[in-house]
Amino acid sequence: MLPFLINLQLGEPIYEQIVRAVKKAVATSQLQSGAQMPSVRVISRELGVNPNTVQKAISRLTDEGVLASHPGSGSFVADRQPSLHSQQIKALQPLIEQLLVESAHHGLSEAELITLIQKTHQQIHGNDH
Amino acid sequence: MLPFLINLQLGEPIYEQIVRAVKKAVATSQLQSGAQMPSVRVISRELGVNPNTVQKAISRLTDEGVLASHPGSGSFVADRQPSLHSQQIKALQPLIEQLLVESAHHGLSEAELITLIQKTHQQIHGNDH
DNA sequence: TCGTCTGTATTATTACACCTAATACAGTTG
DNA sequence: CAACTGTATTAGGTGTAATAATACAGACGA
Repeated sequence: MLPFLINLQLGEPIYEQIVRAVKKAVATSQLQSGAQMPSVRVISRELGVNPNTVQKAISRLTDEGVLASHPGSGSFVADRQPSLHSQQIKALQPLIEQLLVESAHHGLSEAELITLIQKTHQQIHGNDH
Repeated sequence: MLPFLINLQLGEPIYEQIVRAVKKAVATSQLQSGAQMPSVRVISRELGVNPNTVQKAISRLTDEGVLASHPGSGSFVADRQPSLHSQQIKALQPLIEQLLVESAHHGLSEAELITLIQKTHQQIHGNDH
């Protein structure tokens, strides 16, 4: 049993789906700092996917600072590194803009969108917050 | 001069960048319902891009109901078709979830994220709202 | 009616990303 | 030492993105 939830689907690169699944698990504390990740080969076997594909995902996650890899011993969830405020904004801006455009295209008001975001936030983090 | 803003960049399919640029122009009323789009060949020439690439973007936009194409006369911005509420949610849910995960990864609180969204909303729509 | 515009379709070619496969190597651990 | 770990390399197969060169039918103004 993998320590993160994932349902592989067509239409999106597998390694990107793994990256998002791990990020989500970290964001929701299903994976906590210091926790050891299953090995590349184990994840590969569990998902029925080539080890190189998993390796690519792990590589991305270490590049982004989500994981820290130690050859010989394994990969671990890294401590959260608080980024500077300006960097936070730059990283999220394109995503926010896209969400606003799509939201407007579907006829949602800003208030409706925010309500939807708050509901989704609760769903993801569970009711224990 | 094209009726929508676009800065072609590497790393993302050109036709997807065109799709987003047109959607954004429609969302911000820079392109209004009934307005005629420049022809495929004109857009192609202005962007220095192959006509087939532009055609692919136009095709996506008509499929999504943003544009309505009339062979012989041109492509026009379609009337906004209010979708059902449940469909709105389904379409936006993955985007919202991704934004929340990325936001958490950068250490932003839910309140900070919503403030950032509101600021971005004002920037996009200008101060005349 | 004719020429020119419109969207659309087709075929071919090049380039690149994704994925799989099969190894290989060095470091860590029991 | 044996078995695990992350990592690197090479190869092949597949699909998409983008360009290029045409072609055709419908709309429209002169």
